[in-house]
Amino acid sequence: MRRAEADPAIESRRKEPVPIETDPVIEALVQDIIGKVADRWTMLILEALQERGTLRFTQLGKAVGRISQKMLTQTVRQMERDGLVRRTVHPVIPPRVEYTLTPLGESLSAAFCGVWIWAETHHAEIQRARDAFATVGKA
Amino acid sequence: MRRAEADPAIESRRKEPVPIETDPVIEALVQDIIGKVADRWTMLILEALQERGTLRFTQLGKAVGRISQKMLTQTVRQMERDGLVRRTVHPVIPPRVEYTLTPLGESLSAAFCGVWIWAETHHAEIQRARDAFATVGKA
DNA sequence: TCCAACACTCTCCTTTTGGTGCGTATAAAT
DNA sequence: ATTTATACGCACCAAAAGGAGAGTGTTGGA
Repeated sequence: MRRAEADPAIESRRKEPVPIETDPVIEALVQDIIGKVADRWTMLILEALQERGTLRFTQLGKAVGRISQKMLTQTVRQMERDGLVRRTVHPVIPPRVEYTLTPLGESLSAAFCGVWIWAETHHAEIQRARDAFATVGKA
Repeated sequence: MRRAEADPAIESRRKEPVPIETDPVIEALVQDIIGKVADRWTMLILEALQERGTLRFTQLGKAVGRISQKMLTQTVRQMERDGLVRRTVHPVIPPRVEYTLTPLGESLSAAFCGVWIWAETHHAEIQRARDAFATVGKA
């Protein structure tokens, strides 16, 4: 994926002491967000839009890969609700709908970028761990 | 969660040009990893173990929150397979099993830390987006 | 003698996720 | 007159995720 530098706002907060932050309401909301956002399709769509800017429905589907129309609409709508993407409908025929990341979406994408890079960096290590586990299991 | 500074290895790779990296095998593996790792329970367990170091089965369950035994064992086993946690069985009665992050697990946790902070930082913004969406929807 | 403790496993059940295929609107192109 | 293109919504179905609760093995304590 296209690289995004670590968000300075996030980097500075990494260094701060952990806030008390045990407000259960906030905690629940954060967990809810993580639950929605740490979703396969969300991550893939995020990546596709960050890489290629603005995309129409069908293009987005192709960019993501193996995704059904249903999942695409569903996920993209949820992302719109959460303010991650902007959906622009051009009232023409045939319909033309364009999707772009909002600044909020871009910032999330930057935050996830670290995870993608982690996966790219460590996939061999994981493969080795799996092989080792399988070997021990059989032995 | 406890803060981890951005992994320098990841930060340096952010600045590199995007590798060609269209090897479909690697791509598939990376996507598989993302699929497994970007899972609600995995993230929560990762967080719990990073925060509190070593935990026994039941303690880990409590630290995570609302998780069934089934999901806990299942997820933790997958994480062991992937080399993210080390599982130490003490052959005593009653049984005593301890879970700790491996260095690989720690590095993933650091990568995810950015996403947690993102969620903590932007949850209000998301809430606003949701409210706005709901209002427009009704209008 | 019997229960408690721990870390599970197993079975059964419900919920969620995701796929497939069909329908729709309508202007332009054939 | 018919087809094509686009971005869906909807109904139906299969598969996977996940929860609840019971069972297990062993030993030390009441």
